[in-house]
Amino acid sequence: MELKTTNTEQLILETAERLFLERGYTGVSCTEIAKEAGVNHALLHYYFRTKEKLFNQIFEQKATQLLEFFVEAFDRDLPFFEKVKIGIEMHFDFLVQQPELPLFVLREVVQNKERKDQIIQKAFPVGQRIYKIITPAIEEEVKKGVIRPVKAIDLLLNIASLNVFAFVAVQVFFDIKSDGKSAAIRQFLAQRKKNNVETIIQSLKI
Amino acid sequence: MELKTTNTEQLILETAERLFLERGYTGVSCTEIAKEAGVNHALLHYYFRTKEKLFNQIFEQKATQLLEFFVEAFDRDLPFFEKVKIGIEMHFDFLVQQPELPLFVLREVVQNKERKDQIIQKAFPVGQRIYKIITPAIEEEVKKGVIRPVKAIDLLLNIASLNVFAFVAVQVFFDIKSDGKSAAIRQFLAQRKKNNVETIIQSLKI
DNA sequence: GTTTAGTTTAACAATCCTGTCAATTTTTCG
DNA sequence: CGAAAAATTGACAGGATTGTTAAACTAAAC
Repeated sequence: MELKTTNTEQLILETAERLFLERGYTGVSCTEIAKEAGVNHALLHYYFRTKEKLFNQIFEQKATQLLEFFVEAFDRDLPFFEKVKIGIEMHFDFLVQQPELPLFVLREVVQNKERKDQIIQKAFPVGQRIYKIITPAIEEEVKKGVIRPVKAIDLLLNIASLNVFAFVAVQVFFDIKSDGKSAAIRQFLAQRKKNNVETIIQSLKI
Repeated sequence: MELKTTNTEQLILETAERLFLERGYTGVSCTEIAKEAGVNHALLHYYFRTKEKLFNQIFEQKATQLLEFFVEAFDRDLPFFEKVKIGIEMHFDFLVQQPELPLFVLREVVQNKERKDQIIQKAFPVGQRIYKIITPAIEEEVKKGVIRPVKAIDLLLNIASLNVFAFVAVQVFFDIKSDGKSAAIRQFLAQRKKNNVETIIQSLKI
């Protein structure tokens, strides 16, 4: 049992992932994936049967990552403001690793009803978990008079809005492909990260 | 010179707009647009020459709308907090009329380098105009000690983030096509609008 | 009523798309 | 080694795609 350094199936998967994240399902053809990966395009069907199945495998994984991580970020036993601060920062840092991810998922969800249903089904339990973490924490702080009353869903959407939009803006204003990790991008993101924490914390204070 | 109630060119344009907004450039074929509009697909090429030209006409208009309106919303001679409140609300209400617009523009900008350059070129003067409106207003309030010091770009991005993401969320969580103006959607949006104003105002206070 | 300009149509190219399959090469393993 | 299994290939089918064009239709203008 040798460990192949070049596993064809994996190679196709990685190439497809890169192209799909960049241009979406309808923006990429099977032929192009095969060409880019340097393999015969029949192989793509040999391993994944259809373009749809290949795409779904990638989409499923990415959508799950995106949702799961949002819970993970806030699932820590910390003082309230710390929990919020660390949560925002963790979520932000996660997106730094995968800047195209949010727009990729959103694009496909809006374009395709089945995928929308798929993600809503997944989002529901995730939403409940995070709700159960955040709601009592908010209530407690409100009772203590430390923060103004705020709905959990509003707070979470605010955080998601600010963090996600930072990466959408990066993709619009910078050439993320060539610039990659340029100083300008890093500086912009650092500023947004700091701003997002401050904005959310400030907005909670009475 | 009679005013035709059914102008074919206009009909194609409107149909194309609806489909492109929904599924993007690569998600719609010329044949489909023609079929949906109930005209021969050659007409589409007769009037617009190519799919690209037809699309660009729509994209250009939509992208301009999206940017211009953001300035308009804040270009009012009002007390600072009023200016911010009214600006957020106007921008939000504009998006209510065209909920698919932000994701449409973002999708195409990310997928296509030329369109990205196109929008950046357009965004630059718009950005400058709005910058000149907001920056002195902020400085004045900071000097008065009414708000904490904040960068104009941060404030504007915060507003855009919260407002735009509300409509992205709507598209993910609701079936905007069939539900249209359902009570659930209206309620969700009303809550987000209120939240966005509050969040921004609160985050500015010292 | 014939010309003229603007519309509309059907048919056609050329290309690209997804997916299949039988034949061939490579790998695995008894 | 040699048979069985797995991986890879090229050719091809059946459609769909964008785009062109010549001919037919329509309605206004002279």
